[in-house]
Amino acid sequence: MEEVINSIRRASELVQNLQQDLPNLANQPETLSLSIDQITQAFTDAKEKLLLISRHTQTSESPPMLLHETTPQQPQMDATLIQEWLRSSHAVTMDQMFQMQLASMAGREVEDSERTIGSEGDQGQGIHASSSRPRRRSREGNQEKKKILVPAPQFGNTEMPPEDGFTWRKYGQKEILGSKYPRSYYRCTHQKLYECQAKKMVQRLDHNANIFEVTYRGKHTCHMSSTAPSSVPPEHILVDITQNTNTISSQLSPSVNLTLHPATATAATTSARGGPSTSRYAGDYPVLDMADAMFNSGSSSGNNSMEFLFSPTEDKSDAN
DNA sequence: GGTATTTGACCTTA
DNA sequence: TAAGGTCAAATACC
Repeated sequence: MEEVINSIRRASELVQNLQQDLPNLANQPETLSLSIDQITQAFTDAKEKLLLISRHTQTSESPPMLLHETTPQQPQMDATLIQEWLRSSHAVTMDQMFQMQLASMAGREVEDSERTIGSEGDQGQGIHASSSRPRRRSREGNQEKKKILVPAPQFGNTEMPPEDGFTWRKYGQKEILGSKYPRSYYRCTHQKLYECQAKKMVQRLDHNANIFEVTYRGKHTCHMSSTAPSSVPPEHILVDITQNTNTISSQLSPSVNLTLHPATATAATTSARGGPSTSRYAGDYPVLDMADAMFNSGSSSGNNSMEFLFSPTEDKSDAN
């Protein structure tokens, strides 16, 4: 466990260094990028060590470990210590670490998901609504599907999964047999404008209401800028549906109770009512904001991530 | 008035 | 035929 703490400590030092050097690095995106890579690597190292510890402590009959859940086998004490330590001595909180870890995981795991879940090239062609209702719904296997688990916010609107960088319009909700919670159906807000066929279904897990299962289908064709989200949504936690839940949970968080900042938990659908969500963290964590902006390169605000990076910090507070 | 959400009905598929 | 997925009218919000 000491190694884990050392890794986190090292990562946090890198964050602090970066934060201090930020004014000097503002015009050096490559150097910035390198620094962020180092930070994410450091956190990833810590996470992997935590995973190892977690697996050692888990017994075969222990239930699937999910976010916000702790089992008697888990080193809860260590997790608490880490959190306390981070709170007391560093500006990086666990939820922010979580964001960064997820961000660093996303790049790798998107590819895995493409291999394991994605089917073939028929992306989003299965559904074409028309006035004459020739509804051609492609069921399982006919369309690329990505299933991920997203931790529910603990504050604010806990009914919605955290924003994923796209704007969605809800078009249906359905009670699902055998499930405690209804499933919500969303499609891309720009479906008509750009004929974007991306859709997603959101449902709480039966055994853990703190986790949303989000299934993405189809691909976004509504990109409007180079900084717009890629065709693959930012994967918070990817789930290979062929794997068991232990794998899923270990990707979520090995042994630490993590909390999401309410600002990250904006409604899944950013509509004209609330306007696009731009705020992410209410606190003063420019580096984390920056990392978030870079890794979750898909804010519905449409802001260019580099603009976000290099805009004056006082402006950023206005955005909050 | 425009846009998003809700919700019952309808359609498709296994 | 049941269940899941979608439509579209009604409603709400800005």
